[in-house]
Amino acid sequence: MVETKTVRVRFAPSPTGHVHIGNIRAAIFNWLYARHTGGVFLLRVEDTDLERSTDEAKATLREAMEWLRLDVDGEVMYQSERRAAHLAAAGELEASGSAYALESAAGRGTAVYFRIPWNSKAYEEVGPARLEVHPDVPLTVSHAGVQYALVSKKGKAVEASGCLAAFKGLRLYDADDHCLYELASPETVLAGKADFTVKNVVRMEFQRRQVVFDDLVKGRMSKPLDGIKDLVIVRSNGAPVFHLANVCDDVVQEITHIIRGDDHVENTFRHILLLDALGHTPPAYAHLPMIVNAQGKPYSKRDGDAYVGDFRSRGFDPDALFNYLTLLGWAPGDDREKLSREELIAAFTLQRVRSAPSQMDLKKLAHMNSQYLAELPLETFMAEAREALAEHPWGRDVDEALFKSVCSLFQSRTQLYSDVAVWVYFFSDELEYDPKGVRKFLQKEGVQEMLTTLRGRLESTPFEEGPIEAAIHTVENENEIKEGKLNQPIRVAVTATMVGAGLYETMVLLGKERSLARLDYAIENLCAREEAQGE
RNA sequence: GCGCCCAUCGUCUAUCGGUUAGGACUCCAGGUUUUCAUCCUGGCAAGAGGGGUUCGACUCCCCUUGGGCGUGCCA
Repeated sequence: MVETKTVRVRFAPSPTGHVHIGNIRAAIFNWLYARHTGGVFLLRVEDTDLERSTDEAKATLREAMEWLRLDVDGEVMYQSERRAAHLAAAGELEASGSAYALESAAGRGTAVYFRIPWNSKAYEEVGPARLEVHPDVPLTVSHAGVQYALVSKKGKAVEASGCLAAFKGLRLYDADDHCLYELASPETVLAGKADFTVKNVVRMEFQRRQVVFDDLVKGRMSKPLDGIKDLVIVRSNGAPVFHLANVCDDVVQEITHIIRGDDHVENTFRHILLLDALGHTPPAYAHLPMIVNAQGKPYSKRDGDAYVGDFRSRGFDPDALFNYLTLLGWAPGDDREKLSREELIAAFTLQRVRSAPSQMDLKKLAHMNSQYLAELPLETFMAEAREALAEHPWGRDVDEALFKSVCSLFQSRTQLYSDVAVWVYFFSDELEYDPKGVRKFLQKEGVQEMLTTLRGRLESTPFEEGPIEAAIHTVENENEIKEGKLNQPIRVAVTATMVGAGLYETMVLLGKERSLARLDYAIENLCAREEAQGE
């Protein structure tokens, strides 16, 4: 019987005042994984010395999570409060020789660097490697790494550098194939007792090694060590750097699975080494594909829909957005798309996450949104619609009974909450008539007369659907036109638009007084055919 | 430049060597409807290119092309 550790995952955003859509997707996947495995979903606010990490920014973060119903387990960790622990870890590394202080060439002071370890369980031998080096640039070997210049296609020198550990068995050759330097054992160099600057090097040879890890979504990942440099873990101003803080906090929170965006892949190679040097076993990693915009580019503020708040204010339902976001880079494997929270939790696995970036399709999101809105309890729909309505001056102080009736009439035909803008004709008399509708339906031969007749009849008609319909049909029959033909002209007259719910119901809701007043207005001011200009 | 990764309809995706390559959104046509929406029916639409491996490749390998990410004393 294998005992499996409880899954512990975390969402570790830095609060900036906005919650990026790619970020919240990472939160969602972490949450789903925790709920699927019966694990723990933690929140760690990475608010280290950023002017942007204001209380307001933190509140925005929590609101976004609450809105999407991403409930957090346990205490929230604030990274800014962990500074002492981070610095202690740096001290520990320095004491064990895994880190060193280095003066900045730019005069910024002394920073602490993590030294990519000479040996690690995460290393894998690749084999002998050789690099062409530009002879005009002196090559230096020191405990802080190797600095050299490669030769570009055009023969120019291209500055490069790597950690010392990358160059196991390093040998430097000149143009005459003489070996100018050999790094037999690294001890003296590592101790900082021997630095070398070698001139006229044309070729370097060494045993290439690489860092490897198995990503739960991307599979086996590897990166040559010569592409990795020692990294700053404590700035010259004394502030711990992201890499250190992030790694230390993951250890303290006992994170078992790190599920984050693809943009962190390169960091992972280094974090694994940091963890190793700190004496900890790295957790499992899963890197999620990036979400890109309609142009296939990464989302930025300029795209408009980059933040969770944008979707909320544009009238999307949180469950619809949640559902849609799960489908970006993941699919249950069958043809289901609209899935409840429970279904998502049951179906979610990291194995089914894809690793290619995916584009947002706002139309598909909107379609899904309309499905969610249609299924909402009327009370819920009303509450959200009321907020959206309040965005408009005419929507702030509406008649309750009328509002409820309009909601039940329109819920099934609302795609976004912001669509409530079209309800204006129920709540205001300041209407903008659709010019096309006026031209097409009101300014037609005989319409003015028929509407006048109808208006007279309606005066004495009980204002209910049946009688209204009957009255309209009577006028249509008297004028020998098809039943229903008069509906659109009436609709334009009383609602100023060409589309909407059923006309009779609409008129009932508007009431007799209002309906008749609008018919009067239309008959007097809109039906007159305007003289054709030009043509 | 170098390194890491990715590649199925316009978009999101299914397929884990043998399928008429399926579904969804969009779009188009038709039906239902007093208009619109919903709903129903049907349609358009895909394995980037080139080499291998194999009896057989969208699926495995290599190259090319394209794209993303990284290459900070940002996170």
